[in-house]
Amino acid sequence: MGGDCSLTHEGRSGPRTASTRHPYHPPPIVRRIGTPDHGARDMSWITVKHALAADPGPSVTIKGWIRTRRDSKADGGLSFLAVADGTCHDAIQAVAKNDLPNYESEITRLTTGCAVEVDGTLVESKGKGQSLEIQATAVRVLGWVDDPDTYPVPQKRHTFEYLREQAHLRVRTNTFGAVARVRHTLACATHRFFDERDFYYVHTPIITASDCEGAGQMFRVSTLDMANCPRDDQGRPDFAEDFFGKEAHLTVSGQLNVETYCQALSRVYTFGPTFRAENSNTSRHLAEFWMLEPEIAFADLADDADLAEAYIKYVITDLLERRPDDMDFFDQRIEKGLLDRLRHVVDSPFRRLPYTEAVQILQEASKKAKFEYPVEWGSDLQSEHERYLTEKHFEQPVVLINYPKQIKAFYMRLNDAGTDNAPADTVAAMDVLVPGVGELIGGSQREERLDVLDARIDEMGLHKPDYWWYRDLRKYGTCPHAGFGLGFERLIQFCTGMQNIRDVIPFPRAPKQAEF
RNA sequence: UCCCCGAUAGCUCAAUGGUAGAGCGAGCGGCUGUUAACCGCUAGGUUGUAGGUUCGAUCCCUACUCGGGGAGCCA
Repeated sequence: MGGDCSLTHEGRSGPRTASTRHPYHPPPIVRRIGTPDHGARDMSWITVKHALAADPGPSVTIKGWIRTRRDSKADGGLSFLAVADGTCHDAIQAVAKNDLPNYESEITRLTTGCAVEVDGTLVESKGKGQSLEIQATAVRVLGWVDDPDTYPVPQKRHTFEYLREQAHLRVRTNTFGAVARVRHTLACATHRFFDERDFYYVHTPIITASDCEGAGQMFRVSTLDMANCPRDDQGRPDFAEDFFGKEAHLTVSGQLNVETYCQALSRVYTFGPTFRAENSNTSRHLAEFWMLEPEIAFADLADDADLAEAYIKYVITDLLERRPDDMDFFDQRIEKGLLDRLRHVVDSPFRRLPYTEAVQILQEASKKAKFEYPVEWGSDLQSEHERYLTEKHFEQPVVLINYPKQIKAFYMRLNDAGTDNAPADTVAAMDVLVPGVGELIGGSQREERLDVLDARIDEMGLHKPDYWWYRDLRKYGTCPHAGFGLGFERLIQFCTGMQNIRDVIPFPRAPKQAEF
């Protein structure tokens, strides 16, 4: 069982100290959701985020869900309602007095999870724990919780394992709300980073019929009637009868497609869902995950590593600036020291070293560290080896480059013989390893020489005609280029300290898991 | 897929080969400008499923299902 718990609804509410916690100031337009009409109907409605950042004085309406209700007999009776709308980490405290017409009938019956609208005045709080609160002039209940005794996410600590079974409600907890906001912020930062550097965002296909995307079990996409499937001469399913007239699958990578755009737009990236039908049961794998894949023309492996490092540092910096409330929460409740760790990542250069040197370091280390598996040049590094390098030996992100060609994909560029004094052929591949997560990025310089590419395709027993359009790129104005793939959920894990990848995606898909 | 561990109240766990307890949550009451509050009372469980051993199984055995940790695959 996981030891980490999530406190569903902490009673604490109120704004952080603005000077230290809110260096990022959101724009002041807050009332309208989409249309001017909406704003016209409800001009005083503001989000909790903006209410907490406002000065005392104005009359406002806030709408959200009750996190906690606390009652007091003071002043003849009053209730404290912590109301959250998810726009920021904290709830705002609404104070409802017994002179409200529905005080006895409704307000004192509110429970965690009820949806409410509160009209009132923003005032400085008389109590400790928050500087600002709403003195309510009206509380309207929009939605009750049918039976508080069976409400799945009441005000108490829950394990992440339990909340995974309540995925439709877990985002109401402070942990999963924070994850959702961080995920959004990282996604926005991703687009901003690339846009600022003249990259174009390419929507590569989700469905692919190429069957040449390389490693990984794929999910089949078919409209054939499985109970009454057309057969070919061999008695196998006849995909000529299928929707696409050939076997089709969900993509395992947008790389091959995005390379085509790279060879015209120079700097491109794809960012979208990716599917692997592997029977993987780990805290770092999903059957459906989001992958970021930039591709740069006129670039080599060093450029690729530069890009990866700049990207990671950019999005972390942006995250720390824009989401100090949630990041403080992760630092305090999920991983102690998270903020220091992330600042260290931003402030120090990633350690780059050739695979061949890494093997030497690991072989030396294996005299003391007790590895389960031996380290030898030519075989892929085990998780324990990667973890040792990034968590123990260097204690920072590590970029390993120039791997033996036999353990890497066909499209990776063959290095000159003798690179890094390696005992055999290497390719210009790179893995970015980070503490806690392991492999965050896998990338390479691509093989731009057709004859070398063809030799690799043959060598690996692949069917050359399947790659006709990919090979065309090498026939018509080929150029050096490189790119990488980054697991977006692993990035979120790295930035939040969340230990299980199933807790950083809204609705995780994994073997035997697709309930929601 | 492999190795290890687990499944008992809404949640987290405890327990004896003779049909089960606590904490939290929930409900009610008390106290309080409250804050993961405190005090009292109440409700709530065919002990994951299917078999087997036994006079008798929550406990012992087998299979299955699901969950967790690690490994492989990778991002």
